[in-house]
Amino acid sequence: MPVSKHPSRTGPVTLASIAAHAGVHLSTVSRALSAQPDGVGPETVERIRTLAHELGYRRDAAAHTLRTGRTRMIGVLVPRLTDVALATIYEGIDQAATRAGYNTVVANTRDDVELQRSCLDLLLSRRVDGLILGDSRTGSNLIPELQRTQVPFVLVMRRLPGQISITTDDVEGGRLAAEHLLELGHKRVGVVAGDPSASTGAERTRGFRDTFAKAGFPIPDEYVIDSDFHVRGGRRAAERILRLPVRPSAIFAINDFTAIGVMGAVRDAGLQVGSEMAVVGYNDLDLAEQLPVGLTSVRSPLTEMGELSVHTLLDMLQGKKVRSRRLRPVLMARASTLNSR
Amino acid sequence: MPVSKHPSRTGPVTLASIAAHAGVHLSTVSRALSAQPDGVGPETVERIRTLAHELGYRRDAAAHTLRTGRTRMIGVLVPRLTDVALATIYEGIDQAATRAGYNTVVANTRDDVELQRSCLDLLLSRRVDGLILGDSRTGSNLIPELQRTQVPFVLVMRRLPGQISITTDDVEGGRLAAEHLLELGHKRVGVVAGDPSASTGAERTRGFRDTFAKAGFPIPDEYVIDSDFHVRGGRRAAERILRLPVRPSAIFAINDFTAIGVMGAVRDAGLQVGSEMAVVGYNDLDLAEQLPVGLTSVRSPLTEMGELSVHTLLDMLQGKKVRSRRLRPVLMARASTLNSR
DNA sequence: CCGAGCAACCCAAACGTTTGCGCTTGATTA
DNA sequence: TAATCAAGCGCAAACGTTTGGGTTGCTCGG
Repeated sequence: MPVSKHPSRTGPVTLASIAAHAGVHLSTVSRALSAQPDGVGPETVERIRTLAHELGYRRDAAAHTLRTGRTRMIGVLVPRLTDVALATIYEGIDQAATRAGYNTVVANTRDDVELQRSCLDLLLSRRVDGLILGDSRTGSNLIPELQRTQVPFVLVMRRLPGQISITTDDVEGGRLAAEHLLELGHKRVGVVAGDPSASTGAERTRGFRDTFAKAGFPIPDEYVIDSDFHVRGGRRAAERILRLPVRPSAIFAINDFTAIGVMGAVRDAGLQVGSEMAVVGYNDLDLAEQLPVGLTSVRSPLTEMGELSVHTLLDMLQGKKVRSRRLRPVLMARASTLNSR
Repeated sequence: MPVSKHPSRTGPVTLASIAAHAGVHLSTVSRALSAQPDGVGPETVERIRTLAHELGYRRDAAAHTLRTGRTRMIGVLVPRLTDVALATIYEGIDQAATRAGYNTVVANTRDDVELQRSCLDLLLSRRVDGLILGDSRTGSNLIPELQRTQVPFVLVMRRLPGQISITTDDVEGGRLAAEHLLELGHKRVGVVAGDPSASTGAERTRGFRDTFAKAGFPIPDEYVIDSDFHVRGGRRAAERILRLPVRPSAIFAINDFTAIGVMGAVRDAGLQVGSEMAVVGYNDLDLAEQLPVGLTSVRSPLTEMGELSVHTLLDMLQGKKVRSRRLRPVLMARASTLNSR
């Protein structure tokens, strides 16, 4: 058990105070405590290390950073952590980072440009070694600004042309959802399209619409409703779709949360999810399978994306050449589309 | 290893480089850029500030912390951010902290003691000004260690005797759920009890069982299954309950995610959620209301808890006297218990 | 006209680390 | 036996900031 000897008497325990206790120079302590203790006798190293442990020494991160210029921290920007998809990605990021001896600091930007800027400023002034951006949007001028700082970064979840990114193939995902519904005989469908400034929303929707169009059933614009990525946004969009003069027989939602909102709207319209209105989600969160009506969803490897983004970033930090990755999505068919049609 | 070789022409912009540009002393720049620029002429302040902005100056957090000993950072420990309840609390924390000029850094500890310790170590070596702990458990020896560091902290979501905490009244919440089911005529019920080392799990379960016992229908131990707080854990626990010789007519789940797992198990057992098996959740997440069968749930004010924990911590930092808070939960009755019984 | 008072600014010492360099030892080698 | 050498350690200079205490000038009341 590590127990500090004089908790209140002695101030914070630093290299200097350890050195005093051990009767050696402060710099010797520093070396002894470093990963490769070169130029210090083995028994001295051992003595100093146990002493440091007993005194409850913790290296001061601020001083370390100030001296070395490196923080072993990577900054992460996400729209919202209450979105389980992003939280899962972040979990993958944090895991991989921890394993590599890095720590992460995350910030919610809520798809708000002002917040993005201030969060970015914060992370940069905290001198993160690199950044992982989960909230990139088309038409933002933050990326060029960021490039000027020379701090390496990778995008995750959402793409931007010309930037290194780790995503799933969202066009393909949209296509999978569309083909599934076409096979089941759906001809008129609605889309809860998410935010068109996010590549996820834009590409999933595009893949979906293109496939229906190619099959001879182009989807009219009024059947495609933009939304955010949350339950309530999904609900609102679905309500609009359900009020259309000719009701569709299926709705494709941009992610599982909006799909749940869609389910609620369908239910309150007096329709049975699955048999009377097919619903398809995206991401295949854990809960999709367990819903009272199992949700058909396009599975994307979220944790893996997170981990991969970290590995890519670390490679960049080492000056290696890196490339973007687009992982393959898979459709998981369940009761929300398969029930007795 | 190559050392301190700066790739860009212009080095990092510091107080010194601004001072050189402005033709004043570095300390004058520091004062001009501080919140209350005392002892610097108004026009000098203006000149320096615009210059700093033009050069893209960002105060170095490490140096600032090293000098002042304060970081304006608060550390947050949660079990998992993929648990929407915790993510929502964290969102409240981050909001309130940002408004107060503080930043947060969060870490997932997964209810793992080793991880808790290492995350705590990390946050302390980053010199956070204070801590908010969302993952406290009975029987852990981390709290006494933490107290020795003199870093102030508050618990959120889960309580521990003798510690400042911001929670909802979980015993009361359990009671609300029980009374609701009793009123509907349920006599034999199952409980997915969560983790008994977390006060949430223990107290919600206790409030629920006590109420049933008082009503004359004590719940046998084999109808109470411990679990984690996630979808799969809920599903597994429910499967065990459904295999009991005498099947209950209702299941109380420790939170909404486990409740969804319960719903999946009930569905796959060939039963209708609501009419054939009542299900009650806890937290009333956004999605509870929108599920194909609306989930009856005990609402707890998550965002508010997060904000309150920050306010409490900031009061502690100012040396004020603070007290624990237990917010009141409210039952939201929906189809998962109300459907035609 | 002279010192007091004051505004505006400069100086330098910290904060806790890391790290190149130089100084002792004692042992090895020519 | 003396020159060489490496191991083991001490010394001191940074890193960028804040801040208590000078040091200038200047104004102004007596």
